[in-house]
Amino acid sequence: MTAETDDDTRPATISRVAELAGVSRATVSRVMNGSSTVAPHLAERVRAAAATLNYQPSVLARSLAVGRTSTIALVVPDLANPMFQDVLRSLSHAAATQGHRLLVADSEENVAEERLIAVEARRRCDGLVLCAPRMPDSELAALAPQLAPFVLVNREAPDLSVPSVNVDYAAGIRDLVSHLIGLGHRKVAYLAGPPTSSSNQLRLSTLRGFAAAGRLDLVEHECGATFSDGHAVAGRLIDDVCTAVIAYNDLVAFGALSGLHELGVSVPQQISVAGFDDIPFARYTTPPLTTASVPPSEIGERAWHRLWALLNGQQPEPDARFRPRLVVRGSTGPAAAWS
Amino acid sequence: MTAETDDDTRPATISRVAELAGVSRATVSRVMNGSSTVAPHLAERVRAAAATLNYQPSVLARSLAVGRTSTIALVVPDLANPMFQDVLRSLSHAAATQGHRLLVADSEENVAEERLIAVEARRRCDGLVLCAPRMPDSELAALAPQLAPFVLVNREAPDLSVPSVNVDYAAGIRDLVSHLIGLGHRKVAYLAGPPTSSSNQLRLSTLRGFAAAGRLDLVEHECGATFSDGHAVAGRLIDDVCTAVIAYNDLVAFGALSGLHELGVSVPQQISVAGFDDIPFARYTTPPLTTASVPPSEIGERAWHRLWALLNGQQPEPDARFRPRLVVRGSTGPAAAWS
DNA sequence: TTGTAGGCGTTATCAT
DNA sequence: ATGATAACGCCTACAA
Repeated sequence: MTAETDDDTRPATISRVAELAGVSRATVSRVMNGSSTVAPHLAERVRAAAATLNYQPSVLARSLAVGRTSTIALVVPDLANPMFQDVLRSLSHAAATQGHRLLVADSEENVAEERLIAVEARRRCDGLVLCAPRMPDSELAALAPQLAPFVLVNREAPDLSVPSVNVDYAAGIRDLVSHLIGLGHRKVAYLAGPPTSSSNQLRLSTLRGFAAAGRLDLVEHECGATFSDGHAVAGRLIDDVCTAVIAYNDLVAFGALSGLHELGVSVPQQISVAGFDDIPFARYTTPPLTTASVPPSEIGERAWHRLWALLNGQQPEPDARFRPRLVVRGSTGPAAAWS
Repeated sequence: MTAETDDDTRPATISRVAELAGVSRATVSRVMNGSSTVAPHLAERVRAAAATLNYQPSVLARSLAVGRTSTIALVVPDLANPMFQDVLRSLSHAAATQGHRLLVADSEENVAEERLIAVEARRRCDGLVLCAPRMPDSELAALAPQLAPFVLVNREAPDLSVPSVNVDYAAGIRDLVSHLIGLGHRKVAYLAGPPTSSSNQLRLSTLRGFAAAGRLDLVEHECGATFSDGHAVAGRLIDDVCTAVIAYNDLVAFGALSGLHELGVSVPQQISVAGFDDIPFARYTTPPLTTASVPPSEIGERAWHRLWALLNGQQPEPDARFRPRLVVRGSTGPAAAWS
């Protein structure tokens, strides 16, 4: 005696509630949304029916009807990177305060699929926050129409009028260099990040500017963006006669710190090490890491505000640019004669 | 002369493509889904029309029609915790290999809102991976019907038949204790995590078992789950006469390590420190941290497989239980006379 | 092989 | 204040 007509297993629909309450679907909808005025006794009947059927409106159907999902997407190149984890966290938090959820997509540094991932993620949501430091400008420009409304994090929007939230890497590097020069350092190594990373290029050109101005001797090492990269390059550091190292980011600096430690090189007595980002653990390395602090949680928050403005049809605000704050800790010290 | 009828700004619909191609919507649908056999010349016309209109099927409408979103939700209590970040990353990766996206919701340790967040997140998706270590069993049981299909991470499902992926904390603790006892330690401090955390309770009861058996003297310190918690408790550690410390997790162990360092206590000469989890940085602390390694990336992957099985109507597989692997590094050493 | 028509579960407009 | 009814955009029997 299986009842095919009243299937209790499938989620209740607005129609079943309406039927049980003896009203129209429209009335149920009004009650569920607390909208307009519904006669109290009817509203009560509806609520009772909804309760007994354990009715929950379908988010999907509602989204289709109203034309928005209350969801935004975040696309990052590497979820293992603390920077993006922080952006993720703060973005999720900020969006949640306005009742929005976050869909996360990790392109896993796969530049080829990145565009597909971004487009697909965007299409599930109302908007997008895009972290794509390696994507060529041309490709980004071509994609822009499909991604809108969206905001960029950590990269400039060349011509297109896309709001972006980014970090003044040049200023951060300048502060670090000034700090090191003040400590008497002249020969400085730079552990370069991914060559295609725009933020790496910014760091590098700033450093080269100092070198060109004769203010320091710059030694460049191809490195990467991870702990392992920094760790691996430590050996080459002792071949240099540099007294200080600036790493692409804190992770790389960590790796270098660890590698140098294993090689018996003392920091900062023999060599100073500086990072970039100020990720949470930066203050807890031994020695604690001198770095340029960029507040990733503010980045996520700001990105949300930008996107929220766009979603509401407001004009995109001017780009936000965070100036990193120099944080001097124990990993940098006075330059010493190397040998 | 604004044309209201053919609005180019709004995304193209299947109807407009059908119209332009001179076919029915059904045919367009078939072409877009690569399904069944459509006459080549018609298919070509459809593709051309879709291209000129820049048509992309609405994910939303499609989801409503087919009854699934190809999206799963992850609810975690704290996105700042490396453990959950790893689960997030691996889950995202695993789900992506099967064409599914991940919606992330951070309950931010807010137990009160956690149930609402979980239910709401679940309703946007096809399934849910729930990390809710503090949620009372009763509440979880009450919520289960609304959350299904879902899998639990890092907590048991008492009676309800919900697959769970968890860690054999007792075994991990046993390994750590055996290791310490082997080094001659007798008096051991435990830096307890959040009291309501079920995994903390497991750790604790295992430790108390050793104590009850007379195999070690146990000193319990209320602590927490973060670096700061561990850092703050370091001072109390030197008041004990313990020769070893087991921390609730690696973060706490880090904090303790850092605090002890500042207090001039040398590890492991004066006191041994062990963590739990083996988060990425554990191998890079000074000294590197001895810990019970639980592979968070495997957790996410396994959780996905469980959920995927559920989504396909398969019977839930038996619970997965990862036995942590003891990783001995530099932070533990032979017990020394304290004074 | 192609088209017609109904349904997915809401919301919103417009009568009443 | 309430109820038909038509979107929202797509899929899918079923029919032709």
